[in-house]
Amino acid sequence: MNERKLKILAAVVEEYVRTGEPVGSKAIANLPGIGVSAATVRNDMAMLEQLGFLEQPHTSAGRVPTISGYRLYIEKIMTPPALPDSERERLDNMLAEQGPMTGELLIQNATTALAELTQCAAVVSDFSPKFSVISKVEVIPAGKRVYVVLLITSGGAIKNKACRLEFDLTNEQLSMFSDYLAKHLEGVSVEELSEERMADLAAAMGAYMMTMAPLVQGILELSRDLQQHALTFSGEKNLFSCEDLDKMEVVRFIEHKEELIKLLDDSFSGIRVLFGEDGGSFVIGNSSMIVSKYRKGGKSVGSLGVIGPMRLDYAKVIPYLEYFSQKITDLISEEGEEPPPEEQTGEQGKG
Amino acid sequence: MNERKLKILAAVVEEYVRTGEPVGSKAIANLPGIGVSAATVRNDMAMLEQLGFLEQPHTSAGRVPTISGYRLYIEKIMTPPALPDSERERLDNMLAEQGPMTGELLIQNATTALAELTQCAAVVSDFSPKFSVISKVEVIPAGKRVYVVLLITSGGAIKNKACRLEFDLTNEQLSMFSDYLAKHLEGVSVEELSEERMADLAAAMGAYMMTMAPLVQGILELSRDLQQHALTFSGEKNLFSCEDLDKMEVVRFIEHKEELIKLLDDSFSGIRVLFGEDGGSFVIGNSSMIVSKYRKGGKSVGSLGVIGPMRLDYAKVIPYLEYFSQKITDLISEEGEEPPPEEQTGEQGKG
DNA sequence: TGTTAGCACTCAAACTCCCTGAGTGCTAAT
DNA sequence: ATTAGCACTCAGGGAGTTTGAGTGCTAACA
Repeated sequence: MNERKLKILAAVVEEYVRTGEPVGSKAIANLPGIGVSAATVRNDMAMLEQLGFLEQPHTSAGRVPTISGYRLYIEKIMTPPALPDSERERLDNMLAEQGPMTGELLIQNATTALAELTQCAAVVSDFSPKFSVISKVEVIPAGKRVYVVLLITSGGAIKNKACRLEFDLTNEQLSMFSDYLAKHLEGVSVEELSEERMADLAAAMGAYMMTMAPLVQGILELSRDLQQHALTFSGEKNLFSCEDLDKMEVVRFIEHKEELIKLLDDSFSGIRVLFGEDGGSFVIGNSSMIVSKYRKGGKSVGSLGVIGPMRLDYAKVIPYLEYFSQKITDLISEEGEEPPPEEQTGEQGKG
Repeated sequence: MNERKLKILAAVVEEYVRTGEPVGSKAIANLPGIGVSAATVRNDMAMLEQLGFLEQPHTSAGRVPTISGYRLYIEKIMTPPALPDSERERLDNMLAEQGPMTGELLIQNATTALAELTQCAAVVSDFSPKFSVISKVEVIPAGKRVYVVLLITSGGAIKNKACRLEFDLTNEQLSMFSDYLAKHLEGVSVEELSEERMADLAAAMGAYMMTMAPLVQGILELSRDLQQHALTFSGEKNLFSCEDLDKMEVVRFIEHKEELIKLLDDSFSGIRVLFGEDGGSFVIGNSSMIVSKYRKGGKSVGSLGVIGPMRLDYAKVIPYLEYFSQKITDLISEEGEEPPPEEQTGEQGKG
């Protein structure tokens, strides 16, 4: 496996990514920086094929990289260029668009920007809420026998839910219960808000608690919500405009995004590249996904991914991904110092 | 335009919907209930073509209905069968799935059920929130200089937003401001919560108000949210599995759903059928959309639509749509009597 | 020993040509 | 007014042919 063979493999990958057509020996030989004849290239390509890095769609066609070929290229050969300062600035602007760089909006913007820049689909999985603590619990009367429970976390997430009780509460009951909840839940980490814990809490209050059951249930549901990994998606359309991907597979994939969670949740550091055929659960033929992590307080609390054709300009995409994950890490940590600021909106209704 | 010609037009539409192939004179003549020869059918079809109700893809092919042909068929010829009781029961179950039939969930279920039953995409536009009144405004401290404003409407919608102030409020200030808001906003209809009204409110409080500006701004944003028509979509995938529709057009459409709002918002009664080529803003070739309204207190407060290929079994779909819009009308009015009950969840966060 | 020119070979894709059959419009008979 | 008959049209499909990019192999060369 000499220098030249690697160079030829790289050339095949890059040409194939560029044109989408199988690459022939002549095309490679003509490339600057190769400097050997087509015949020599042919010999090397035959060897690269034997090693499993290239393949031919049919006998009289050029070569195409295999998954191993892409892997070798990505891990050992390619050297992604550093982002120029002008580009960094541009990216920062994309993140900051329409508001301060915080929370939901930050993630939303990052996803959109990634999709836009790479012309692929982008996905961000945010599981930071489950690492935050309850900073406020409140019960608010909202009509006859209807009460809204409100949960605010140190991360700035706000969730609410309306619950219906059997009776109306007196002001005294309400404030007593509210205080009780505050005392026992504020400061508790979202992760610890389990079914058992809430059951204990209820038990401690005794029979009186029975009437409050729907509220306790509501809080439990809210915390379950918080513990779920929020997925933000953008640029699905790019998958459809992509010739290499089967439209039906893309539809299937989009309808089952949740399955991505286990892939995104996987812990690793740096950048990881997965191929559609690989992972079992992520199955769009000829596709690949590049994943990176962002952190808060040293802990990995979310992932960003770019999903596109396997025939992707990795050297261009990876720096973007790295920059964004670093940037998000910086932004959310910086805020972490201050108390939870931030805007947000909850929705809901019964007509 | 005699009886027989109408019968033949109906036969062409139905056969075409069934098979997707242009329909020839012989096929029609063989159909039960026609009872004339192929030659006669040919003469009639030639006339129907002259009138613009049928067309030929090419000289030696059968006939296909034009948009006018579909229109005539839908409006004058077809008689949709009434839903049998067993079917009504089945639909009711689909609506009731996983919970009481109220609010968001009701609409969510209706959309899913419609998409499922018709194998098309379904969309529901809900603009009822803007016709409800504010039943509760609350300001809740949520961290250093951070306050959450919470808005609850008579319709059961709950919205919240975190705002950052320049200073922390004393308890006294907080309750004073809270009371002031409650006094002036509770009972006000969402529709009336305009920029000017809020400005007046602020002005009345005087200079002291300056510090509260972000909170007032927050309330304004929440009310704007409420005034927007919520769109619920389901069954996009069915559009992709549909041979007649261009995948790229479908993608474009899905990415610009909001444009549907103006079509859905249009006021009319009963059922309306639009064709993709028609409306200008709704442009998937060979597609059609069937729209119906639901009401509350006699006022139209939302629309349901089914979007599919033009080659659609209208006689089957329309009864479903009618039933669902009636059912939703019944359910939300019935609850309307009672005070706003109901569950719901708001989301939000900054990482 | 590694590189190169030359040559015979392969094979997908594109093109042509032809046939088939469903469907038509027109005309003349009923 | 309806029908049978007939000549005509034309998309779609299959078979055969051509084209050209690309290959592997071999023999000559440095």
